[in-house]
Formats: sequence, C-alpha cells, structure tokens
Amino acid sequence: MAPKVSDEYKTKKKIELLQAAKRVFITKGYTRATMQDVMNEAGVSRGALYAYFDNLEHLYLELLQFEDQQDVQFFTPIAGELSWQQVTKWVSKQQVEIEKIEQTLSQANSEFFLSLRDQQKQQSYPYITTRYEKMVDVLTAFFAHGTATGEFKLQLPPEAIARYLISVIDGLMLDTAHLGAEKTKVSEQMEALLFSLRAMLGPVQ
Amino acid sequence: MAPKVSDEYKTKKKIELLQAAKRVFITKGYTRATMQDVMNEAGVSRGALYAYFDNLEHLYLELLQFEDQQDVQFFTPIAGELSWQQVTKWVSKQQVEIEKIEQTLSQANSEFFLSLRDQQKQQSYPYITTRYEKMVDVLTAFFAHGTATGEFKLQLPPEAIARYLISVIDGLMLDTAHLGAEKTKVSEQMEALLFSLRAMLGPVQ
DNA sequence: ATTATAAACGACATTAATGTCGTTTTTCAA
DNA sequence: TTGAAAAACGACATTAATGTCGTTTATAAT
Repeated sequence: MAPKVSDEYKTKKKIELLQAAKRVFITKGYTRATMQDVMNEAGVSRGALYAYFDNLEHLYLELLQFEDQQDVQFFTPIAGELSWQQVTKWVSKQQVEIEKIEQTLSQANSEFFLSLRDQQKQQSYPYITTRYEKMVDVLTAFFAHGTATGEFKLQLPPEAIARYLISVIDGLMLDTAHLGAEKTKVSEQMEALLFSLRAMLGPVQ
Repeated sequence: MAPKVSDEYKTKKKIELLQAAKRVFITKGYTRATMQDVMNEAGVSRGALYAYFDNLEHLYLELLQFEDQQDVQFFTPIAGELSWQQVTKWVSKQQVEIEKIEQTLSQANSEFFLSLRDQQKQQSYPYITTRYEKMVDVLTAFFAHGTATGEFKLQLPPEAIARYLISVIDGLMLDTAHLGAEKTKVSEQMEALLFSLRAMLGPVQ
C-alpha cells in the first residue's frame, strides 16, 4: 500500500494520521488515549504509526501545532470594524467553543499541558510557552492599537488585560470540562467577562 | 503490626495513608501517580493499602474530601471587617496558593477532575458537583450580605460574580501550572481581578 | 497463657500498553 | 520487467500497574 513515495504522499499520510488522532483525543481526552487507539482509528499498523510519530506525546504536540496552524483567524485589527465590536465577537466565539467542548480538543489540551509538569519537558517543548506568549502578544497589540485609534481608554496595562482575558477563558473552559455548560452557566459568565472588559478597556463607543 | 484494632486506630492509619498519598500527588500529580507509589511512600504493603482504598480514584476522592474538610476557612462574613477588605484578603490568599502551586494539590485536582470526563463517573461522584456549587453558594451569600449591609452596589447578579470569580482563579491556576508563576505574571493578574471585582461589586468604601 | 480475629504482608495472575524489528508488500525508476 | 528502496505489517519481548488471595503476624479479650 505504499513504499518509496513522494514527500507529498508522506505529508498526506501524516495529516490523515493526525486527523484520526484528533478524533481519538476528542472522544477520549489526552490521558486515556493510546497509540493503539490511534492505530485502530486510522486503520493502520503499529509499524506505520511509529514510522511517523515516536510516541503519543510527540504525536499530540504535532497535532497541536497543526491545529494552531489552521486557526489563522487571529486577532488582527479589522478595518471598518470597531475594536470593541471585535472584542465582543471574539468573546462569542469563545462561548460557542466552550459550549461544545465535547467536540473539541480543549479538554485534551488541558490534559496534555498538565501532563508536562516536569521542567525538563517544558523546556524540550518551547512551543508550549511560545504559544501562550504569542496569544498574549496578539491581544496586547490589539488593545494598544485600539488605544492608539482612540477607541479604548485602558485602565490597566494592555498585557495585564491580555493575560487576564486568557485566564478567564481557560478557567471557564476547565470548569465546564468538569461540570458541563449548564452547571457553569457559560453565557452568564460571558456577560460578566464582557462587563469586566468594558471596565478595563474603557471603550469610547 | 496491627490486627483486631479500635476504630480510632483505623482512622489514624487511614489519615496516615492519605497523607502519604498527598505527598505523592503533590510531586507526581494525579495522572502519573500509582497505588504502588502510595505504598512505597507510606511504607505499607499492597494488601494494607487496598484494605483501605479500592483504587486510586477512590483514594483521591477521599483525599479531596479530607482536605476540603481541613479548609474550614470559608467565606463567612466576619464581624468588624469590611466586606471589600475580606475580598481583598481572599484574593491575596489565592495568589499565595497559586504561586506555590508545586507544593499544593491544585494541579492534581485539575488532573483528577479532567479524568472524570465520563458522565457516568461524574454522576457516581456527586461530591464533585456539590463542591463547586457549595463554593458558588458561599460566595453568592457573601456578596448578597455585603449588599444588604450597604457595602456593595452589585452591577451583576451575585451568582454571576461568584461563578466568574471561581473561573478566573481556576484559569490562572491552570495556566500557572503549565507555565510557571513568572510567565503568567500572577500578581499582575490578581490586580486585574481586583479591578474587575471592584467594578462588579461597587464597594461603597 | 490462649485463642479468635482481622490487619498486614507479598506472591501471583492478569491486563494493557509500549517500542522494536524481521518480514512482506508496494512503488518508482532504470 | 525487474529490482532496490522504503512503507506498512504484525509478532514479540518488555515493562508496569492492577486487584486478588492465601499466609503470617500482632492484638485484645478471656
């Protein structure tokens, strides 16, 4: 079914495996998923899977990076849209994401991050840190931009707001993963988040 | 070393095992810890440990409940202290807790909760849900009380603020577990949290 | 002292996953 | 069309943890 093959073929195959893995991680989370599960889901042999990925940890890391890559929908200022509106929209998007948490990788992500508790591992995967800092930077820049255009009157340093925003979303994600979206009252909390952001950003309307 | 023994003895022993388990969970987290680890740490045989706990999940649940029990330091209005001051104090306490996350069970807690992803398990451990709801109730009551005494002018429903507060703390905990307290700038974020709370609670000073 | 009880012990069978490696199969290039 | 390269296969040895259970040992009551 496949030897001495183009790079293109290998890329295709890899993506195929990553997608199977994604399905596995969505249904089982990170901790309970195994290489065996991925083999079964992808309908591929042990040897084949190991030819592409050394172990589950590496596999997950690649999946994470692959998925992030797809999410090019980053926080870039959009011409002709008010910054505050953009914030609102983003918050709604997060809400949707959280509400269908069972169909996303969010939970597996948290499990994966938590599993890297050793400093050793943290350092061997700089991407993890980078990922967070990139998000901070993007949000910071966005808030700074909004200030420059006179749309925001920040009450706190922009990076503080950025980090805080990330924490709130992550926390709501975590709690919702435990307890379900009804118990944590996601939409109510999103209101509270918007209220906070309004106070911090001081949107001039 | 111990047969036909008083209830008191058994309680002591159990607590001893729980404390050994606690040390294990603090250093290894929940997912990577094993019954074997606990046996080693407690210096006790397989049979002994299993006589007290069926499996790691039950063991953790008991530990969780035991620890919560110790935490009687709950959010009860203190006479002669301003409510807003009490909020401030509590936030500081959380900050300390988060900053020394490597010496606490916080991370293991998150791992444990995430591991209960099945609805089945969620239901068989009602304590998990209760625990969250209890915290919500306590905070809600506190905010309501502060309103009654005229110290707060709430801008949002008290339960919304309560849940939101919990999310922020949990999120910061999670991110700090991944990245360390320096990277997430815990103290800066605590400032941001206090800012938000001030806006939501409208403390009359 | 003696003895019934049950706490603690630790060997064992079981299960499940891992990573490796020799073999088979397929493809591409000559 | 043939053969070298390597993709895919799957059996296997290894490792590690689990929960059980027959045995040993300490305790407390008589």
